[in-house]
Amino acid sequence: MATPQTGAGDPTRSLELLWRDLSPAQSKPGPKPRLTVDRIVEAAIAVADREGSCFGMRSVSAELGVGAMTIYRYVPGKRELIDLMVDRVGRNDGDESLLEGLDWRARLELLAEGTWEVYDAHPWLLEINQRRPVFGPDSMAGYDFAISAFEGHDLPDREINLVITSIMNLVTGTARQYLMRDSAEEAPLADEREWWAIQEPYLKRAFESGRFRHVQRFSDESAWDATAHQAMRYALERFLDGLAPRMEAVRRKGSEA
Amino acid sequence: MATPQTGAGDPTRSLELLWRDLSPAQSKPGPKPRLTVDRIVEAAIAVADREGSCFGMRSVSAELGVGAMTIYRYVPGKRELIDLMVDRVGRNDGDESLLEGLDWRARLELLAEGTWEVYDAHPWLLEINQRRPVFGPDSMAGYDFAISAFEGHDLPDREINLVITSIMNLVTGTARQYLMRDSAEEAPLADEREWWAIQEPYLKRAFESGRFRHVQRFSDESAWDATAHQAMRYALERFLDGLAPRMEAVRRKGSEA
DNA sequence: CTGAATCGGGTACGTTGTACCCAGTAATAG
DNA sequence: CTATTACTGGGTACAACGTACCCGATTCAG
Repeated sequence: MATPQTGAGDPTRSLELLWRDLSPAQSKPGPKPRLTVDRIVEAAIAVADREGSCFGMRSVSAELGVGAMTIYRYVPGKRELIDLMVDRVGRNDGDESLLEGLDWRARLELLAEGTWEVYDAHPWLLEINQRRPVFGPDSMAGYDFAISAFEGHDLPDREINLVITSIMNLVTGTARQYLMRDSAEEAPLADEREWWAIQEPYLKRAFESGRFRHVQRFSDESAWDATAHQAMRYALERFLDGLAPRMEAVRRKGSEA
Repeated sequence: MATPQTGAGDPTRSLELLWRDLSPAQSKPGPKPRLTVDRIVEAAIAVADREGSCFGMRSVSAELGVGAMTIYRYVPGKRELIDLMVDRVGRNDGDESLLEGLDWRARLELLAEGTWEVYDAHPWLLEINQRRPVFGPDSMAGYDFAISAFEGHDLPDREINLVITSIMNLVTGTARQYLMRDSAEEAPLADEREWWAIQEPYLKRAFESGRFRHVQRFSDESAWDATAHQAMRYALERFLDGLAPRMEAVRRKGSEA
């Protein structure tokens, strides 16, 4: 397991756990379990928030105060645990009625901002390589919520999916570029300013070679001072500008939004 | 080193190697080096193309037919090697004159398609977590190329950067979702159809609960049959649609493109 | 030739995920 | 009650990883 991944383990095991029956278990022989899958997932999320995506299974065990191998009684392996974590952080207890008064554009902006906030709270999510989408209850609810933003418009289902995917990718892409944090195991990284100070002598020499005339023209420092969130908003706004005429064209008669 | 990263090692060492002086070395005591940094980087890329992003340093050594530790004479560590690989695969020997007859939109589409092709050829790139952008000669040339697409327009420098970043993130985001491949170390993954067949019973039961009414409405299979490339193109086209009025507004007088 | 610097290779260490074994516990059957 | 049985938590151990370190061989300057 070199790189943390979702959808890389045994999908059946992951799905079984994601959609597991939560009704109280009937009585069985043997000691009562000390842990639950939920507690493990939440502990793992807490550890990942602290240590980054390369959290270790031993850290999760330690967080729960149990032996290293104990959590394997509840979860088949790290990959499946990550599947559970990813679904869990996507949980949104927000009220769907929040969308009521909003038009499609405000709704999609809300969707993007919500996703952004999740990444901001759990930057390790950005380092996870999703092989195949594993749908659990929470991510399914998020997807359902996203589709509901298109109510009152007759955009074809296929295009609705394309729009949702586009927005997600746009948010994820921007977040990945800006939001990755130091993980505990690594030496702390230089901050933005320090980083450019390190590169500067090399870039300066490169510019002097004359090979990069267009970049060279960007002398003004303000060309680079966009924040992460501004970059995301810019991409989103242009995308929605481009979507607008199509949405207007399919607005259902009698719908004011 | 749990997850492969760029910009996580010692940046000075990476930069030193990226911008290293290629003039023939003066004579030194000791045996002639059997390898070069370039050969190592190319071997590492070949291995990663084959084995995925979780390639091992030992595989790179084996590819070159040398001992496991030998490459450490040339490269300080894996993280710095990845910095070199990332810069290298971005190399583009395409002629800048290709842009001559094209308008801004065609140029940006070309930029996106070019990036897409790189990901298609080297999917391990998508699994690399870039902490900070490490600029080398090749990525700098790509950036220079990107800026050149805005010639003939007076878009503010800051917005040019936002547009380039947006397009890159959009392409990367979509590619990440679709283009990740099986790596050698993992069991081969189910293909698309097989994957949904695995999830189907769980999703079916979920729909029966009535919690996901909007998703449920998407009964038609054609809602999901967009290919990876189509998804990228859709996001790109909407973004460019939204950018168009701004580009027209700043078109320089006397420029036909 | 001598001394010094550099090369390649082998050994070994710490960390990772996790397979496996064993002792202890609690519900059930008689 | 006791015996059986299923299940628990914990400890040990292994393979793979990146890489620190050492040593003998090699080739330069003087």
